Amino acid sequence: MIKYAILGLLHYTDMHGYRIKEHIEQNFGNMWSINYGQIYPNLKKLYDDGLISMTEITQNGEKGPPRKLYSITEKGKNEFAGWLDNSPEKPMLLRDPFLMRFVFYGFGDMSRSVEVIDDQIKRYEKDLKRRKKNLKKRDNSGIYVQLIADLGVNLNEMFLSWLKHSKKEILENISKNEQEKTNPEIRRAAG
Amino acid sequence: MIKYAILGLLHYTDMHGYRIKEHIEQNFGNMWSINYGQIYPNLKKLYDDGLISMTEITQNGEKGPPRKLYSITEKGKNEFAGWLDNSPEKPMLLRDPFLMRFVFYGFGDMSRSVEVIDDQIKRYEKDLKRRKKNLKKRDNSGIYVQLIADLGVNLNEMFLSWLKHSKKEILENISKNEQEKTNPEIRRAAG
DNA sequence: CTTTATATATATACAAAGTATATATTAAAC
DNA sequence: GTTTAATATATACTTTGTATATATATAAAG
Repeated sequence: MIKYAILGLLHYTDMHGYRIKEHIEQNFGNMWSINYGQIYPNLKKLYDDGLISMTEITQNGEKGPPRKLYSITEKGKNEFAGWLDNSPEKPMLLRDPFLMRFVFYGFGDMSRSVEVIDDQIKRYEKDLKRRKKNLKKRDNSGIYVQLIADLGVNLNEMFLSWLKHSKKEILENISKNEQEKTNPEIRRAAG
Repeated sequence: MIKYAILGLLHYTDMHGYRIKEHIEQNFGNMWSINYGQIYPNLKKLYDDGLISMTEITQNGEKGPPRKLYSITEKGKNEFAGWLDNSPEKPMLLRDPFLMRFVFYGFGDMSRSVEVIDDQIKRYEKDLKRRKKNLKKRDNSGIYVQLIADLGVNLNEMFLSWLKHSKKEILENISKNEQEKTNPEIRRAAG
């Protein structure tokens, strides 16, 4: 998959590994996590397979050590076009270490779960602001890139309102339990 | 992560690998992909580390070969509790081979992208029906499991309306382009 | 009553994704 | 001139995910 992300980005302009990582973070940051440990081995493999070509640039006027500038080859463009045209099989996955825990919070301390939910609300409120600001910057991007940015905002908004709703429900549940503890006859009546 | 998913499930009841896979698919199906190739090596490691114990059951009255029934140990419960209590660091990732392509559809045939979007709409309309049906079944589950099921429905609904909106935008874009081809003066005037 | 299909169950080899860390160059700050 | 920060590449390692091989017991087909 990362292979195709790299080939896709090289359609826009020639790039070196360091720059590719920045672009992937910008464009697919909320879809795929990315690391140099994935970039460089992939670039090497793509080069060995003849899907990209490389020029070493020793003096670039800018900061830092020499760069390896990669371009997509005709073979690379064909391979990418083939991938783009076929139908994606696998469904989406919402991978989140917070949600993985959430399922099991019933086994732990409920008030601790409210703390973690508050942290998440703070995080995604901050993220949402950033995303909305970026939306305006993308006016000159293509329609697909803009729509993906919209999706990011929609996802963020949906998740935030779900977090807030969940917090409310959990707090109600906690206070209901407390009440039952102090007035046991209520529980007996309800059960 | 799968390690903790397994430990978490074993809190409910003792299980063998085959059954664990079913439960993970049910409970985290839209969060994590799961395979026997992940289950069995993880069970082996958890057993070697003393976090779970095992009993071989040769005759169970039911279909199939002997089972290895696993239980969580005290050590396992402690390890799980520690994990559950700490704050999740990494943000959510929406991993989707369709969305990965979507970003680049500008490089391909736009009407092909509409076809793929239609396939996605069909898929997620079917999924949404199934999810809404399952919501009712979960009334006796704990509050956290119910809230996660709600999130699944919300995500599905949000994604579907985004898909439909995207399709509309793309079709408008296509017809605008067609018009410009047949009446070139419009483009000149607009540009 | 034997073959075949199906659901159950485990295991392992392999590929792709993700983490951690080492190394080196240059511009700017102190 | 020495430290700091940004730039840049590389590799070892772990976790996640795919593919496939193997085997048992029951139900169905012939």
